[in-house]
Amino acid sequence: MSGVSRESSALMKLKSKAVDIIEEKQLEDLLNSGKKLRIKIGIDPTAPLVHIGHLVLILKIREFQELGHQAYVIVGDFTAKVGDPSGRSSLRPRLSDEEIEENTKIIMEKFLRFLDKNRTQIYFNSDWLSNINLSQIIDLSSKVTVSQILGRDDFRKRQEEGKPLYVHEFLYPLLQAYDSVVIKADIELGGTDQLFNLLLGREMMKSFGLPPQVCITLPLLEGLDGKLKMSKSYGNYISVDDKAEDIYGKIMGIPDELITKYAKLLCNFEEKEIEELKKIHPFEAKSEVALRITELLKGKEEAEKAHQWFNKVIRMRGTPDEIPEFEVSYGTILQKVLKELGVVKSVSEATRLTESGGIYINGEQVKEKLYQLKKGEYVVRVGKTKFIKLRVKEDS
RNA sequence: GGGGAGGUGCCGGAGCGGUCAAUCGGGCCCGGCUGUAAACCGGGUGGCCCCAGCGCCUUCGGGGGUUCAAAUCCCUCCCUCCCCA
Repeated sequence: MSGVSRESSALMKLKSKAVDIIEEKQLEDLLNSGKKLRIKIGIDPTAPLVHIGHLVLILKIREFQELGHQAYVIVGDFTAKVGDPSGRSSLRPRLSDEEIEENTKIIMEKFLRFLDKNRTQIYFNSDWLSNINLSQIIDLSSKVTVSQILGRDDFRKRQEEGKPLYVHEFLYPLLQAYDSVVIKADIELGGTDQLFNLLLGREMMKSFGLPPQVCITLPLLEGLDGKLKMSKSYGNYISVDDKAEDIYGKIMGIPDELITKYAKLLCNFEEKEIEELKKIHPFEAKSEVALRITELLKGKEEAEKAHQWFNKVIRMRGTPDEIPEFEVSYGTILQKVLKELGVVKSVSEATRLTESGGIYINGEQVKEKLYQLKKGEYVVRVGKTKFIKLRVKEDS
């Protein structure tokens, strides 16, 4: 295989999954230049969470790293400190330095599970943003119009919904753009919702006399509900730290239509494989994808276990192999025990569960609102997935 | 500066003196069914009580007040949105 064709297949791979590439020709030239490229990606340190929506980006960065390029992770600590009412919420968490540092540490640990440590550099944008002065800010602001910024989806939405929109928020995209100037990014990656911000970075670099960055956007992954983008605030995410069973199970719960998207974005399925996936039974297809993604996050062994667990417990309504065991005294009320063990939040909840038939002892539905435990050993099932084993002894 | 509309449970959004622990939708949970934790259908969704009662306690931005009784009326403070200047 010649050098040229290898190059182009690399380009093909990098281009795959991307929604926008601005400019494609420029990307090609950069890749052909033989230069070690600076790949920028921004992260938000407000919560120590990495979910599989992020993973789409992370995997793309890794592809660049595999070609020898360098990842520049920019931690948006400056905005986190000032408070950013982003998205739907108008709540502005102001994090302390310690919290940000802690969150960043946790986030990066998760990122580095998938990235090449030696080709990853971390920067905090407060390093340069906290010393910026007013004339620089005004200078930056003069590069964009209000309607450009209002064109951003989340801003416009809030405007339309009559939700507060603060002036300082208009600055954030500018600051993010300025980050690109500082680190002299060659390429910036982001979700499709970031396109505007990425392009602003491009413009900003030009006006600072730098070669503009290439902007690459990747699709946003829909969350478990199948509609909204995966995010913490919607609670529709799969964390990379979820238990293998939960990862597997959550994927089994996504709407069928989403299977191919997950397969493509997270398992790197090619067109051909996607077609195959469409042909087989949705349940089989989903199992396959669930297994792959669980494997990606937790390794083969864990994934295999999760697969078996799902079939046994969810599908067959069986009992899992490992159940936590507890010892209680004779005559205790089951519902109270469940509350004490933290299986349910309140006794009322346990009562409701009992009424709706969601509590079982050794496979028998519990009917009594206050069930007295007798001597012996019991497997208690609460709802679909919670199991505990109780050893009831004679009270002294 | 002027005028108007609002702040209700996880979210959206009713209620506007008792019948309100608060309609409804979403989410979530349980059950049924199944091909799955999909879809669909049914139920539930503040807490407490081994007297489960038409029981008790804590909720409708914060504080105070009127009343036998307030999410609902009054006062005050805080917050948001819209229009005009």
